[in-house]
Amino acid sequence: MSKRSVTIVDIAEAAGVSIATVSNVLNRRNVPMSEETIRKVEDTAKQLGYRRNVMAANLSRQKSYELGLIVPSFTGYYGQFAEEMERKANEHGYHMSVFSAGGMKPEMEKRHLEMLLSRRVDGLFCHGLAMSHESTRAVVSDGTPLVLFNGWGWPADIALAAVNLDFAGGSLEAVRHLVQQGCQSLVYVGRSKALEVNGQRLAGFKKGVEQYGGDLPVMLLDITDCAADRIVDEVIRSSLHETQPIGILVFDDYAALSVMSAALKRGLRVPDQVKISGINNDPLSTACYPALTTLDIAYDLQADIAIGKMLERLEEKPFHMPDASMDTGGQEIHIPMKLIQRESSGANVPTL
Amino acid sequence: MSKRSVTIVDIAEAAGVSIATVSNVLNRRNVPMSEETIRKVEDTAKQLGYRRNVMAANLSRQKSYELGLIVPSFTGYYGQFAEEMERKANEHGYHMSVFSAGGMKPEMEKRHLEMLLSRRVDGLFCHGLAMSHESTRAVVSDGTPLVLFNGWGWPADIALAAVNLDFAGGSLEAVRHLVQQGCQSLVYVGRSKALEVNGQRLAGFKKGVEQYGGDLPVMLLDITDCAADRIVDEVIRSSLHETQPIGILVFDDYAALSVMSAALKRGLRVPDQVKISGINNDPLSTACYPALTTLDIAYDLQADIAIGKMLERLEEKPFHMPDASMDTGGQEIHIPMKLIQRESSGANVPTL
DNA sequence: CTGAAAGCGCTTACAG
DNA sequence: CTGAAAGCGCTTACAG
Repeated sequence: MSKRSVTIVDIAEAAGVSIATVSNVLNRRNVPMSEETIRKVEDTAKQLGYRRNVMAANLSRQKSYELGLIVPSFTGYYGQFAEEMERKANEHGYHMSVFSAGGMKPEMEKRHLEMLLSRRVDGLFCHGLAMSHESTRAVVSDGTPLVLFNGWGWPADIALAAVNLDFAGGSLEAVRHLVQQGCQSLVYVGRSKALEVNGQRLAGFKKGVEQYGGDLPVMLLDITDCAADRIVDEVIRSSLHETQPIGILVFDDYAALSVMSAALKRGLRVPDQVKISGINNDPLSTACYPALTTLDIAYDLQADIAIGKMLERLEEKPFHMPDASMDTGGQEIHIPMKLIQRESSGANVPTL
Repeated sequence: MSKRSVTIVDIAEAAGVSIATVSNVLNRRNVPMSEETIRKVEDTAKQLGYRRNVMAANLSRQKSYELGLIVPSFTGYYGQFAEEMERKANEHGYHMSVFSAGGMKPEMEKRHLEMLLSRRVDGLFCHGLAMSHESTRAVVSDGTPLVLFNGWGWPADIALAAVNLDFAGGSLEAVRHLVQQGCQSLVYVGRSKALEVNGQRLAGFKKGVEQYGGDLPVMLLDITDCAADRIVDEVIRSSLHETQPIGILVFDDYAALSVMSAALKRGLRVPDQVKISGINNDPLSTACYPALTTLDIAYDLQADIAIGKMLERLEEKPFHMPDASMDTGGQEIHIPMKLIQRESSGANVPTL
């Protein structure tokens, strides 16, 4: 049933020309050709239902036109980013192979990397954090260009660039906002497992406290999956509870929703007594009630720059930053985050 | 900088054997070989840092070991499914190329399909709904095996199988549950743009009303992005408002959260006055307050069967259904959905 | 047990 | 403007 597919040999025979000519016509190079051959070849190609075999073409051209992207997972933040990256790569004639490392599992990451290198991808995009040193060495020694995203403090010679979300700047801004809204104490609820991505937020939070916090009481907490209830209990038991409203910056919108739910469950009024800010501007931040203040992430900007840096290397095209102010000259590029204020919705309190 | 990579020719020379032998050793076929050659080849391969060129191998074998998956989007439901599919394919030695059709855009779907067929993927997994007839014809006429997911009523000769979530059965169950919880009226909030996926839910809802609803008043509504507020307004204005609690089944958890939020905003108590059930068992259904009752989706079961059906065709391996009861004999396979009850959390009412 | 040779489907100088 | 030929890196009968 699976008939051998049509090749340029078939077309050449049917059209009475050489396979070189067929190839020339079908790829419209700068080679001059007669109108008639062009028409003849194109027609028979269409008639025979020809579809180019990309594997063969790539093998011959010594280029795969395939790019690899390894994200920690497909859910939430990274799913959106991956979708954006895929679209952008397509626009430039590349194929993007996306893999999830199953939540930063080094062995999965390694398997995918090996596979990608075996396929001779032209370039690789990796999460700067999840990358093990071993994996990195494999990539680098292979000579495959690498662009990191959300990777801080990597040696400059390893990657073409590190395109990072400015979690620190965003968190700073969030603290400023909470203080401005009258918060009398400040809490950061982080996720230590997220390592540097958490560290950046924390650094921004601390800087914010320093700059805007005066001598407001501060508390640092860590949320391990679903422990939002305990987080809130700790806040309630603490002295912070006496000086309301309490301002809480949470690792991401999902965790922020959990924290808010736990607060509501315990009878706290949001945002009267507790003001919460998430991070990511996930759709859920507006679907919940009250809606969450959050930090918006410019996925497409991040994707634009990551792809741009890669193509700059792969093709000749020099790449110019969409926003000149972002060009720090170094290899680490920071994507700004924007605060989305959503304090409007009324407060909320449980009934029984 | 990008040194030509090591090939089997290099290994052959260094080890003093033929490339055929190198290939034989590296692929451990049933060909008998001397221990010594094996060792020699393996050692030099390692030494030279050889990595097989999959493009070349595949071209030669006339097989790509690549599978294509086209989902409507990477977010929510389909992101999880894609991740599962990818993992499963890897387990069986295949590479899964996942593409998002940007929310069922036919032209994107077509572009991806063309690309996938050009790469000579061994098999294709497509959303049964988004597939245009034109695209389908291209796949079928190419002889590439196709497995549909969430596609109802397709002609049997087009795909190997259609692996569908049993939205109808799940919705039926949800209605039974709402009635059992004492609901005095029933509402279905659908998303008509989702076509058949919505239709299946609606059918299940109606059947549920028939079987368990007695003569309870019923209302059918449609949610266009973010119009949850208006949905709730309509319910409040209707006569349903007089006979509480109202039971609402919503298209998915995200929309269910929006509806719940809108209800809370208007002062309705959940779940006292309004009982809501979502679909998908998304993490957010437990992060919100009150937590949402929902229908769990067995992604990995769906992925198992989809991949199983494909491999049954691609390799010899006969595939046996994980659950014999699901084998309806036909090509349409239904993945059961399980109700997750979360009525426990206390009710909720806005303050001002 | 090992190797010479043909072949996978295309591209790309190069010669005409 | 067109085509013969070499080559991309591997696999696979087949002969020894």
